[in-house]
Amino acid sequence: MQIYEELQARGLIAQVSNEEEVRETINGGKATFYIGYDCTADSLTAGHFMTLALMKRLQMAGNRPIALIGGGTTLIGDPSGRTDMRPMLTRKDIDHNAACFKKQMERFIEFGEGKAQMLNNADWLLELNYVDLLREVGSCFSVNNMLRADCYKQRMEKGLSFLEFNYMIMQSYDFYHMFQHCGCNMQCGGNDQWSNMLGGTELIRRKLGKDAHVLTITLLTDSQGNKMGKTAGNAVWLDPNKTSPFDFYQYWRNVEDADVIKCIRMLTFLPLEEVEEMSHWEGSQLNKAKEILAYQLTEMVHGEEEAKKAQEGAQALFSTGSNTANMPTTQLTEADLTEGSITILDLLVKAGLASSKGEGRRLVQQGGVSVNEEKITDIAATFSEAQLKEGVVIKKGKKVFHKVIL
RNA sequence: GGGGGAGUUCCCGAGUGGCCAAAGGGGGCAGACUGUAAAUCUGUUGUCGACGACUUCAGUGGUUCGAAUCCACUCUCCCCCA
Repeated sequence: MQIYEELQARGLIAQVSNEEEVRETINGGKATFYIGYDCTADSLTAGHFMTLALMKRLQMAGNRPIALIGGGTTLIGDPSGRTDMRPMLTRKDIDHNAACFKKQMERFIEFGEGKAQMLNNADWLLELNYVDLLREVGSCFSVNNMLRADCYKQRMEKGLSFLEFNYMIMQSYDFYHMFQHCGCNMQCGGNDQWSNMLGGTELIRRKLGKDAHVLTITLLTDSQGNKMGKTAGNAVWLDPNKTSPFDFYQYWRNVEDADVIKCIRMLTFLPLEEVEEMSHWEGSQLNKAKEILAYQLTEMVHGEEEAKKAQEGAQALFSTGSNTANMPTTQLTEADLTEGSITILDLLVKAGLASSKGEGRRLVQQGGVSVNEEKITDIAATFSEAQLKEGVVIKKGKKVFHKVIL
């Protein structure tokens, strides 16, 4: 099975600009493709992971990836999929974020001579002159068409600033630029980028009379239609300091039954035959599939060692009780104690398990907190210095474990 | 530039002088049931020294015994006309 067919079989391909040509190009390893990443935060997310995996798959099939850091486009802000305006980021923030992205990407993709390359569109976008740009590419865009694009339609009600409206033009310019200077003949990305990406092919066609290609991948959504890779509106980060490997593992370990196989198929590199087999699993057997999913992804993102730790930690906790080895831990200091002890409420807040004492109080009152396997029922419970020196394991709800040590 | 409308707690959205820490829904969290799943049911969801106190309804300043609610100015957004 060739790469195009594999991507298809995995359910990854959402849309392509020209199926025949795209298939031939990537199957033949003739694509130099780019995927753009706007650096709106200081870490990549589980959502980005999918496109990184795509990059890897295409690279393994002999194609040349370009990871494009959006140092320039982030200054504009992509309105796609947003109902409100993005907060404006400063140059400094963006540079910082770009540096973080670079580090994370290097874990997945090999960069270097003849391998993948990394570019930053700040390098060419920031030099542009307004009037020159308008004359050069502005004439190639039809406002009428742009307004028809999905990504803007959503914003017609809530308002769309001229700044954001130009995002598509910047992105198109990237493609145009790299087509000319880097031999880039294809752009990949999430399906929400479809209209932005087509802008680029359109520009290339008009300016150069040549064809470039676009391939988008299906956005990973759960059975309810929500984007995956988020918990309570917060992204699942690839940075271990923002989302610990344990939490990352747990996120995937806890996906719904209905979504496991889809996730394995789309996100992991397991052979399709194996996935096919798993798709027959039912009921609680799916728990095994969830473990596989969680392990595979954690391994790719955080490495084998961390993945094992996360898995063992989780198994130990959920089956036999407390194996505290790889648990998220909070280190207290003497200053956190009052008269040699600390109350349960303070402890919960310090450990980040409750955002306020009020919340902690509720948790305890509703029977959601255990310490060292013992349910806490008294909101006035305290823990002594000696206990803390031993280390205590707090369990919040059924799945959240946290160790606190002095 | 002219006219009209809106800004409420995580989100949507009620509330138009005291009965408002603010209806309802969503989401979150917890409990029951389970398979670390889903669905369902229940509780909970501003902060704290907690049957009380304190801080919130875009911002600032007023009126009032008392303001999310009234007045003035400011900021932001939307709609219509140009």
